[in-house]
Parts: sequence; structure tokens; C-alpha cells
Amino acid sequence: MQSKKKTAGAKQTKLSTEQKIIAAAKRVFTIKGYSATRTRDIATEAGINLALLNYYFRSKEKLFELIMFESASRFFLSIKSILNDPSTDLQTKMELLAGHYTDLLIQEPNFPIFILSEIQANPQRLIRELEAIQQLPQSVFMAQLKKELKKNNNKLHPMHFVINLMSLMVFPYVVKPMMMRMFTRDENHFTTLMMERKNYIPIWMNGVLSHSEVKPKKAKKHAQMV
Amino acid sequence: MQSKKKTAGAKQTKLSTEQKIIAAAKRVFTIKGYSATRTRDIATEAGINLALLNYYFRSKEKLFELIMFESASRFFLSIKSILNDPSTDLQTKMELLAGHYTDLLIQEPNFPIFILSEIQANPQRLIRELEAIQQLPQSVFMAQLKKELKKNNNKLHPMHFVINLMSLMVFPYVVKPMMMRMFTRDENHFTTLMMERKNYIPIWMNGVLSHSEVKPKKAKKHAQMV
DNA sequence: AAATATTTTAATCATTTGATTAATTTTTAA
DNA sequence: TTAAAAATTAATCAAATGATTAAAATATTT
Repeated sequence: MQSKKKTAGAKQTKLSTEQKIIAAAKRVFTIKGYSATRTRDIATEAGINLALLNYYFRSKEKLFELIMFESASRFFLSIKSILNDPSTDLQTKMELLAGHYTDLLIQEPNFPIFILSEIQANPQRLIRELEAIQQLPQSVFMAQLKKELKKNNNKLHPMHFVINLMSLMVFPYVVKPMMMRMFTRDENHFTTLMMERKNYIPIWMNGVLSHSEVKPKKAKKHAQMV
Repeated sequence: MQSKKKTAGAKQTKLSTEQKIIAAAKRVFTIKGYSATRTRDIATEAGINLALLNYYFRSKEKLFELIMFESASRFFLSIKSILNDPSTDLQTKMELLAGHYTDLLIQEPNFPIFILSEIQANPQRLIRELEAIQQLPQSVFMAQLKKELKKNNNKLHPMHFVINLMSLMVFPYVVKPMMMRMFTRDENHFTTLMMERKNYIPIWMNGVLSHSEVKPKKAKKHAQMV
């Protein structure tokens, strides 16, 4: 039933109904999640009649899958080229990744919880469809990581490194409301701090790589080291 | 029809109806979230009549608030004593925190997403009620942190440290399904790796504190570091 | 035991919600 | 211009869902 839309010139003088629905659904789903989202919310947000949602996308679930897959691709697939580039070293890859995710998540701070909630609700589906996740263990990145750990005589399981890198890049946006409550109420200031992390994260991760057990200057009275 | 027979299973006939409902609701809410949870799910899980849920807790929302507040308290309030103990140094506090959250989250790996989703859905309510969050800026921990940064001549904004520490402790459980897909399918192995982090996290965080710009051993060609 | 209070149950209510339908308007094609 | 196709709308449906009710069962008190 759907017709081809006329490719209207350069700028979008007017969004097509389909585009309006997708844009609205993206906003609402991302903020409220799948279950809390009502198709009527989306219709209102898009300024269209409720029936058009089903007319164009069959069902709420189909629409959600479309958006989730697009979001997840943007989140995971986009880094495939970085991870598998043989011409860059590990250090450079970390810098590229930190830069990429910082830029992405400053624009889309709700992305992480949106995707992580979906993984929680439906662990197998998303992970199964995302080759980027499955291919990571065989990536150039992983090979370089293992080599570097070996060189440093660092017994660390590679998973720790991957978790830490993801953590430092993604988690700040997950706890953004809390951090802003505690440290700054200013949106721009928060963004500035996030930009700083582009440079910090690779440095911090070098500490993880190098296995430098930096001890505190002051002699400590440890008690419960297992 | 259903008498209070001992239906072979985890349900204890010892538990009161109220306790059974709370336990069941905790399980279901934690896994599925508020909106996706049906009161009938909880009733079935608890092995009780649907009406009893409203009889004891008035409404789904009231029951949720009870559980959410209890969960959040366990997550945040429990560390208040650690953060405000003047007799332990920063290093010890990090070790205690890493130990505390590791033990807690190995038992309750779904906690983080549960709480973070609530913060996403209702940013003000939870944060407003949790004094632990509001009091953190005035804690002994924060004072010690700032002092340590100053001593190390480290210009790092304290927020970065707090974010990083939380990230390293909490995020692994948020991405657990993904990590297990990539690195190990063995639940026990994953737990072992998480236990390792008890010791690693304070070490890694010392790197963040000390402002050691650990450069990669291999000489880098391009230097974009300031 | 009888009376009273509490707990539990089955049935049902009132909304909400995703989806459909049939009619109407707008666009496209002939 | 006119007929067919596509898009849009208002109305409505059926199922799901949170909540309530009145009666029955059980426990407690007198």
C-alpha cells in the first residue's frame, strides 16, 4: 500500500508521514521503552492519526524492531571498521573509539539504556542479529589486545579490558541524571566534561594494559585483602 | 480449587502471603521492569490469588514503589557508612566499595538495569528520595578524593573519578549477557572473573588518581595529546 | 461453641490499548 | 477531466489489564 515518496529536493520541506512516525517513535521508545510506550503516544507525538501507524508499519512491535535494529546498528556496527583496521595500532583504536562514542552519545544520551534494556528484555534476539558483537572475538582489535597484554606480561583476561573500555565510554550517559544532580546542573558543563574523556579514556586504559600496580603513596593499613 | 498445598517448588509454605508477593514481585519487576510486568504475572509467580495483591498492597504502583525503594536503598544507602568513615583512607574505601558491590551484584546481577531504568523513567523521584546520592558531595570520601587529586597535582574533575569507579563496579553486570556471549558461556567462570575485579578495580582507579599518562611502550607516530 | 475478624477466592467491572474497518479525502495515472 | 490508487480519518472492536466486590473459608477472640 505504501507508495514511493517523491524525493523532495535538497532539504526536507516536509517530512513524509512515514518519516514523522519513525522520528516520533524513536523519541518515545528511547525515553519510555517498549512496554511503557503507547501507540497513541507515538501518534500524538508525530501529529498523525493512530491508524496510520498500523497502516505503515503493521504493528507496534514491527515498528519497534525497525527502530531498535537501526539504533543497535548505529551503536555497534559503526565501529566494525575501526576494530578491524590492520593499519592502526591499539592505542589509536582506543582514541578513535572514545572519540566516536563521545560524539555519538553526546547527541543521543538515551541510547545506552534503550539498548541495554532491550538486551535485558530480550537477551538473545538483539545479540544474535548483531554480527559486530559476534565478530569482536575474531577482530584485529582483539588480536592486538592479546598481543599487548602478553608483551606487558599482564595476565589480565581480555574481557576485563573490553568491559572497562565500554564502561568508561558508555556508563557516564547511563548515570547522567545522577551525576548532574551531584556535580553540575549545567548541561553544557556536563558536555564539556564528556568531551574531556575523549583524551582521558585512552590514558586510563593504558593503565589497565600496562599492569602497573600503582600503590598509594601513603602506606596503608590493609585489613581485608582476600 | 487451590488449597494451600505444598506445591513442590521454591515457594515456601512458611512464607506469609505478603512475603510471597514481595518476593515474587521483586523477581518479576527486576527482570521485566514496571511496565512490562502484569499483576497476574506476580500473582502466578507468588502462587496466590490476584486479588490478594491489591488486598495487601493497594495497587501495582504501591507495590513497585515499595520494592524499588528497598532495592535502591540496598544499592545506595548501604555504602553510606563506607563513604563517611573518617578512619579509612581513600584506598581502603575503594577496596571496600569494590568488595561490597561485587558481592552484592554477583547475587543480584539484574539490579543495575532495574534501578537505572527507573531513574530513566522517573529521574527526579528516586534521586530526590535517596539522601545517599545527595550527600555524596559532602562526604568524607569526596574530601579525601579532592585532597588526593590535589596532592598528585591532578586537574581531573572529581566527577570523572566517581563515574569511573561506579562504571568499573556496576557496568559489567549491565553488559553481562553480551560479555558471556563473547567470552564465556560459563556462569561460574563469569563469576570468577567478577571476583577478580575486587582486587583490580582499586589498582585501576589508582591510575586514574595518579595522573600517570602511561604512554604505550611502542613509540607513537602521531601525538595528539595536547 | 459462638461470635467476630481476617484472609482467600471466583467473578466481574471499567479502562486501556493495539489493531481493524469502512468511509472520506487526496494524490496519481489515464 | 476522470477513474483508480493511496493516504487519512473517525469510529469501533476485542483482548488485556489493574482493580473491586461479595461471598466463602479460615483464623482469632470471647
